[in-house]
Amino acid sequence: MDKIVNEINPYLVKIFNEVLIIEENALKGSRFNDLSIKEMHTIEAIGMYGENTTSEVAKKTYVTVGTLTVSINNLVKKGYVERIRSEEDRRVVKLGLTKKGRLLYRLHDKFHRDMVKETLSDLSEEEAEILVKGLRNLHLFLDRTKNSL
Amino acid sequence: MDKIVNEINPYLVKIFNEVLIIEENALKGSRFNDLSIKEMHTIEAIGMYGENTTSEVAKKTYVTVGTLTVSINNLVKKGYVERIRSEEDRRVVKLGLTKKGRLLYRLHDKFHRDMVKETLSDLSEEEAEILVKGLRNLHLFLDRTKNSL
DNA sequence: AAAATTAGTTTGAACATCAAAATGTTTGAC
DNA sequence: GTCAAACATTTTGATGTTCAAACTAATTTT
Repeated sequence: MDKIVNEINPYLVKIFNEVLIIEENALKGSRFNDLSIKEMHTIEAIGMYGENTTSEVAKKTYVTVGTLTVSINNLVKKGYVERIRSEEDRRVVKLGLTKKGRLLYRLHDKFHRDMVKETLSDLSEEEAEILVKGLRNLHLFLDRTKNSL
Repeated sequence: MDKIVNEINPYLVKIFNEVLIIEENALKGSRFNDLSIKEMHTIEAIGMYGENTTSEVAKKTYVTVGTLTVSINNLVKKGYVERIRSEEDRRVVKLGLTKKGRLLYRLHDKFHRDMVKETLSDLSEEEAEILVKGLRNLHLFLDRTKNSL
């Protein structure tokens, strides 16, 4: 047991440390080089269907609504996001992606899917299911930890 | 194949997004609440044996040496890190952890190890090996992507 | 021994973040 | 119906992080 912990731990540490840097660099090398990885994840949280409010996106991205407002100002200025006042409740702002924003969303989604495909490349169906089980355990641990703080 | 990509992708996205937040909150709730998660990872990169230089730690943490110098100033002030001029080459600064820094290092390491243990909790030896294989693939994908930028 | 290189520090500008105050809208109590 | 409370968002001011570039000091090369 300890042996395998010693094997997995460094992979996880390296993966966590590197994935953000790598995504940031992938952005910098693309035509969307006016965005940071944080802005990319904000766009990811806004999603394709313009149904999320400012508060909801702030919650998803773990920042205060004040911080999100500033960030959305920049994303609107850069042409990725638009604000739409809700007609049912005029306090509420729905956030949506522009055409350019949706293009980027799909590109980033493809990056993630390619990453997962590579991860599964030489695994059988049954082995992939086991991987899912492990990731589910990890995810449950994190959620439990989050809620016990 | 597509079905399982659709299953794994959201787990990875959530895990990546949450792990930093959760570690940050775990720190805030501990006796080491004067540190951010970035500072924690700097301490992790400095390591237990005081053999790493400023440049090496900057490279590991993906920041410029200037940024690291500022960060190390704070960690020295807070009592976690000490600078030791190298005697062989007096331009070089070796970074080491104080007693307090080493205590924190071990605590953080335990957090990681507990996380991995939970991930493996209901997996057999063979299943754990399959998980390692998947993580190795993911890690190789990230390294390949990094080097092709 | 002068010039070039290297390791690290300092500085100034840009940006991210939060908490708290401010603005505009809706809901509920009377 | 009106007024107070609650709510969603924005604005503001302070703090912290980051980078690039200028700088200092030590070493290596020529």
